[in-house]
Amino acid sequence: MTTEPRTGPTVAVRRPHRIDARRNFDALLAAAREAFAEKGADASLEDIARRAGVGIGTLYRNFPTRQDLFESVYVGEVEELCEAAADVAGLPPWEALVTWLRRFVGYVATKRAIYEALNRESDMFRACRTDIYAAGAPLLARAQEAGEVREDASFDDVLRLVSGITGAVFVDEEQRARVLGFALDGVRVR
Amino acid sequence: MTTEPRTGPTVAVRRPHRIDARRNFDALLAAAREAFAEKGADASLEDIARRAGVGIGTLYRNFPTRQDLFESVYVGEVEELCEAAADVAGLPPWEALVTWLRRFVGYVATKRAIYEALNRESDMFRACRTDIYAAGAPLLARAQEAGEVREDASFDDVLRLVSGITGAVFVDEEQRARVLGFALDGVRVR
DNA sequence: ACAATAGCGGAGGCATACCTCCGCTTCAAC
DNA sequence: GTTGAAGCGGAGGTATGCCTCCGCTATTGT
Repeated sequence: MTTEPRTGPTVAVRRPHRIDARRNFDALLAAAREAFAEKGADASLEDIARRAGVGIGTLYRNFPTRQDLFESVYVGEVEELCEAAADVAGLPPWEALVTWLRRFVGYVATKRAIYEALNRESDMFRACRTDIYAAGAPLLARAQEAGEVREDASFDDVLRLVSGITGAVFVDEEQRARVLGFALDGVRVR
Repeated sequence: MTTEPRTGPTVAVRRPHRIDARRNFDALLAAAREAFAEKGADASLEDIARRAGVGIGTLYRNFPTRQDLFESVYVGEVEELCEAAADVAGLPPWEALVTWLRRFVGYVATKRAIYEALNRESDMFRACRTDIYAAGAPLLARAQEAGEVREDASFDDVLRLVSGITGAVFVDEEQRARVLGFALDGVRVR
């Protein structure tokens, strides 16, 4: 059930050749990332252009649809998340899983857009989800083989449990961590 | 830690005297309830008026601000939820708590607006939250006294844990129930 | 240095939502 | 019945967002 390394899914958007254009392209991505994190997936495109210091026309030339822009941002975020899975390879099974999941929460918590996207339908999102699973599922499997995690929990279950907590509002990060702890105890073998 | 029965918080909105007006008022509330459930707290007010079959002016006369309308709906929903707590009084401690929490999830799951509101700031929302706590906290306390629930979990923790799962997206209700089960296992004493 | 051309920005047309205002309608008290 | 007033609806002003189009500008290859 291994997947190809990462095909860099079919985004119809390419980094331009001219350097001024490239600068704008990057500024747009950065601004979009910021705006989506802050306001969720339906942040105003004109606001994004404004933040990037470019005209709205430039935004549309680079990203003809909202979806194009959103997916471009999303791919970057997902890549970072998947790379984080490698960082925990050295830890013992349960630690590795929990550490990655905690990183998942901490990482995604402030980024409403990612959270919303996690459950959106689209070839592209499906592809990214596949990558996340490819990164995280082995961590769960290892913990299950070590007898640390209950066998009746699938990776999908765990991810949705955790992302539920990710999406919830807490009074402070301490509470979020505590509650996440409860939830993780629930998937642990007793 | 008991509270006054329920003061019916300060909503500046009253059911009108004239029967045609009353009919419109009720239709608006029903339409709003529906729209908020479907589209979340920022459903279009003109759409709500349309659904109710009244002019937009009528909506504004009855509910001068979006907040007024939203709160009126919200109060109704919260009342139903609190009443559900009485229904489980006869069950053993753990069952009572879990049954009420499950009802909470099933009840709120489809109502995006309620979920969003649960964490909003406003005197009114605070008052409703107090009511929910008054209804649910004793269930937790009872389960803790019976040694069924870990002592380091507050009612607020549990509610946020559960409402996180409420807010998450699942492939089907079966998965939601399973994952909720994991989470509840996490707050149970081992 | 100088085209040729890729890239730029934002004006402006379209859609949608908010909210106010006021002439008309309907109720209900007498 | 009559009539005063409570209630009605929606036109229309304002704001905001989407997206297109096109005259101007900056870059790059020669």
